[in-house]
Amino acid sequence: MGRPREFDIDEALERAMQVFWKRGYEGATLSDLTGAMGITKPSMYAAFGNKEQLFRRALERYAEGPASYATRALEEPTARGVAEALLRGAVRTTTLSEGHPGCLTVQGALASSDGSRPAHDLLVGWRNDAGLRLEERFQRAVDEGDLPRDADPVRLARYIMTVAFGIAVQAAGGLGHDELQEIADTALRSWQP
Amino acid sequence: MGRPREFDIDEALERAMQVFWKRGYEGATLSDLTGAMGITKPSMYAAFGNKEQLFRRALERYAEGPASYATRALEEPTARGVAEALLRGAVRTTTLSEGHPGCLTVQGALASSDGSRPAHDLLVGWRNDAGLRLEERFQRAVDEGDLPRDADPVRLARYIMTVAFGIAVQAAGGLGHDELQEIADTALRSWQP
DNA sequence: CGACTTATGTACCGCTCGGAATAGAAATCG
DNA sequence: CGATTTCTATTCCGAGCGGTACATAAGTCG
Repeated sequence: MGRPREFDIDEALERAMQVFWKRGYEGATLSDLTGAMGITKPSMYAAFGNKEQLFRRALERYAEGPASYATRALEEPTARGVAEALLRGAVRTTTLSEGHPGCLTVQGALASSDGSRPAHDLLVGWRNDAGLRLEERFQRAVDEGDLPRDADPVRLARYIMTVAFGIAVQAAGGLGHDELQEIADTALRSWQP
Repeated sequence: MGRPREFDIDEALERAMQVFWKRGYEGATLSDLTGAMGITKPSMYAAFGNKEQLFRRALERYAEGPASYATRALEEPTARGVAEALLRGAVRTTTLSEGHPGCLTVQGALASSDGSRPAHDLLVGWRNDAGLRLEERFQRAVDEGDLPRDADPVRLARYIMTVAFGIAVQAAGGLGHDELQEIADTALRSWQP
């Protein structure tokens, strides 16, 4: 009971995610955020707690939305297919919008002041988790005989993640979809586990 | 003439560079900077103009110091050697200090507010220039017969730069020198222009 | 020496930051 | 209806931001 919320919390979170994506954690001010969300600061505060928690929620939404390709890629039947899907997804997502090229998990808080340390650590953890899931998937591929017995799943996973992160930086620098896809193809061309 | 400067301007710039390297442009406050430089704000202002110009100078110093490997790598006799030297340099420089892992040109201002747009654009330009120089070097390798006639210098250069940027992100995420070198080796193992 | 020039330290500027107190509005309860 | 609960809007907070005025100190000139 009580007065019903006048804004759509999902829609507001989507807008907040876009702002964090474009500006990074530190670069996104509460004014930027609430302005894009179409609500006032007290409404944001009541609904999400504070800026850090809002960022956490926005990252969750990012993971389930634009970055969901990372999870889906793991379901490809072969390790080669996983790598292809992952890089293809990175290329697509980092060039989804001209307003915020790049990847939220990379440019959200790569270097920052001590005050943004929680956000920084959150993203480091997210990227590491993604890398670990890929390592496990490649290990499974070795176990299944999909990858050669002497292949190193950790090394391969780190390499693919590195290319994906590099693609995010290149996207932030202005490279377009086709140019990035060419890079991904080049990285995969040399796929010889 | 006039009262002589009481601090070493080179030493102060070195310290400022370290702070920008660790915090990024937005994350580095004037207090952080002048504190590390061992001078007061008016002294900084008199010597460098403002924060943005200080950053510009710090970037120049970075290019001539920690990032000079990028220029030296171009002098390697073969394209393969250039790529190796570039990635090896990226690994070394991004793990030089535990205080500021990563690369200043990547994490200095990847995403930021409008106020940091100049710094952002400066870094985008720097990264693009580095990429262009590598493209030219690879083109020369094609002309010289070092690379096959049908090799694509632009594609190769973008790929190597992407791996280097990815290494910077991985370094910022905590990976150490040896792990990063393993990634670089994996990227080079697949060097088949 | 004194005039001049430049660097320094203190103290301060307007502004914006993330956040919160408070009062009123809109719903559900009895 | 009135009491209660929850959201909204206005207003404000202390702190820190990048940047600066000003007086003073430390040198080089004539």
